[in-house]
Amino acid sequence: MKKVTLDVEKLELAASKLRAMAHPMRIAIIDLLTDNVKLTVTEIYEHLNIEQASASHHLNILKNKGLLDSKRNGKMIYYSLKYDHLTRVVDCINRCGGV
Amino acid sequence: MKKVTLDVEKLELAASKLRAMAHPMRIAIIDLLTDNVKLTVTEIYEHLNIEQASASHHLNILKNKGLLDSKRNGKMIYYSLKYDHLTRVVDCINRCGGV
DNA sequence: TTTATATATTCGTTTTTAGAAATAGATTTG
DNA sequence: CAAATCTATTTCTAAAAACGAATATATAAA
Repeated sequence: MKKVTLDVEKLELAASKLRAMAHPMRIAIIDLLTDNVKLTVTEIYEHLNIEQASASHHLNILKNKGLLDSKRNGKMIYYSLKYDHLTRVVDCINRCGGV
Repeated sequence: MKKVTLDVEKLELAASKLRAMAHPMRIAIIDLLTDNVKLTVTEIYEHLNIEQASASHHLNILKNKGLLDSKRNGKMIYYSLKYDHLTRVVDCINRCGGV
């Protein structure tokens, strides 16, 4: 087996996205946005029963890694999944039985 | 939109698996095990050019979360992916463009 | 039983990340 | 412009994860 030169940048990028997703509440947000094309911050935090600041924080993390899109409409901001793949990532992970 | 009761345990479980994967070297390990059904620790750390202890550490994290299988054969231990899904998780993440 | 090889674990240090609380900014309406 | 609403940011503390170095365990062979 040959010693491959790792594409460190690509690995780091993938890792940073997984890290962004690797949080219960952020997975819940992705699930929510899988079922609802776009939602406002208020809809999200009310639905998940968390603080507004907390929702905003998690949404920001996901958006910074390029996993979510956001679009302002008046005083509201709509968030949505940037890639449908995300739904599949969560599905695949959920299919990997218990610990 | 109704206020759903979150399945916290399920979310935590998924998050912990994603967290286990959310590291460049561990993604590299998964990639490696995608291309080679099973490999020993030595093969892995030589291939990835990292310390033995480091490889062992990362392998342990992945195994603890139930993502890898291991099987001793003499003084060697073979590691392998427990689920093919993992390959797809990495693929999906890689398809989510740059940052 | 000693030695060599393969793998795992522990320890101390440094970075990251989470979480809560408070506050700030932006937009619409009166 | 002032008030109300919606969203973002800052700050602080605590917890978690990464990393390197050293060491320990297990199996096989001499």
